Amino acid sequence: MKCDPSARGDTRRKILDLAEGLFLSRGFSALSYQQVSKVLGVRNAAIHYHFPHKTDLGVALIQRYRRRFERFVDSQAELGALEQLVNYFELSTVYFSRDRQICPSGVLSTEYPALPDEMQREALGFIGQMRAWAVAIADKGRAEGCMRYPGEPEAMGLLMFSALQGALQLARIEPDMLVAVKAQICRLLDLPPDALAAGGTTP
Amino acid sequence: MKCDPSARGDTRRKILDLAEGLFLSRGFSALSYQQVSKVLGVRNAAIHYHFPHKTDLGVALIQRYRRRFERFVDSQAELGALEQLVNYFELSTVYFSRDRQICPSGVLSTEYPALPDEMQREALGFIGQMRAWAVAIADKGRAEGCMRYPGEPEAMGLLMFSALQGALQLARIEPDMLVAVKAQICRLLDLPPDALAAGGTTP
DNA sequence: GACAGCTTACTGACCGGTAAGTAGAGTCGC
DNA sequence: GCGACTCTACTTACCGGTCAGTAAGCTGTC
Repeated sequence: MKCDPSARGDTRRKILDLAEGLFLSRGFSALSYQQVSKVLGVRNAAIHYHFPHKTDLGVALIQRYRRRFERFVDSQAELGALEQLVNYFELSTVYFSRDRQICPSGVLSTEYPALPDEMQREALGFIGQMRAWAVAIADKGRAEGCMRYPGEPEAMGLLMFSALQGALQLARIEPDMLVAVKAQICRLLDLPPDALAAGGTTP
Repeated sequence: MKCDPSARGDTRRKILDLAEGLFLSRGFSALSYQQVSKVLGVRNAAIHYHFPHKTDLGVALIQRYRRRFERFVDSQAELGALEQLVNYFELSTVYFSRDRQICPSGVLSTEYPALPDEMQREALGFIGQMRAWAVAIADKGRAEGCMRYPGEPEAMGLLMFSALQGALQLARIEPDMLVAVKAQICRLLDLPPDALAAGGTTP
């Protein structure tokens, strides 16, 4: 019927974009093919054409995050620890400003036991990536001498990761949570509270 | 049929107990009347007798948490800040040990946009209680001189709240997350890492 | 006989998923 | 240049299962 060449291969991306929004605001179990197809103006079966099973859609979603995140981390490699921290913080601000979405790792870990096996595997890999990055920032920060904190970089990275994930979720209900937690992390890293004034590149 | 007098009024509680477990491990949207009724050995309609709408079940669940939590906080009033922190930590350990459940505030904030209005209202109140308690611990800890940290007690309390919520979720995937984050919070509060050796009373 | 506490039996909506058909663009031999 | 064929990207029309929810009937207790 409509095989508009300008839109060729576009539907798949549109499905992913739309599903991503629903995923981050309502979760995977609460996401249905109908919600996507209705907004997109196609039939339910059209989604099934691109993603035969709901699991396929979920896996594609996480894999896209992983690729995107990998590129993002690569693009940050040359930056200093402080700038990387700024961009880390900026990441969660972007999510929050988009209709109070939360970070994918938050949705994935919360729904983890209800997810199909293949999605669990991908989630494991994705969260491993995020964890590694957070730890790397704490590590680099200490090496560069711009961050001062007790304990190992490992522990400090995990704390920042956990705190940001939790704060982003709780900010839906307590809007001051995100800024408060970010500011406190800065204090605990012995940074000046206004060290985060500059913006950064986010995926 | 079976109106066993010893079980009178027991079904309602059993429903709540079972629903609570499913709620904490799989979330509210992924929780169905069938799952509860099947395990409980009753018909679907029996659940509807006690909780006409799913929203009623959800609200009852949160209200029970609130009552329970209030009693818990009251019972802690006389304790020192350090003991209260121990019990706070113990709370999340108990959740984790019960089949990797997460804390109610984590489920509620993650699913928040998909929840019915009445549940959102209750969630707001519940998370307000938890927030207040976390801040109170940080406050008391500084007043007693047993905790040393930069910034206001408000900010430190919110950080602990966020970090524990996030860590509990992430521990499903990265099992070392919970202990690592707890230990790091202790270091950041300038406590000895083994300050948490003692157990405490948890609800 | 009134009531609590269920049951059986049902409803309509929605869920993910499938099979068969089709429009249109591209490709092929001739 | 043209018909035949193939492929992509859908559509229509279903499927059985599950969802929350309801109405009416039954049973044991007071």
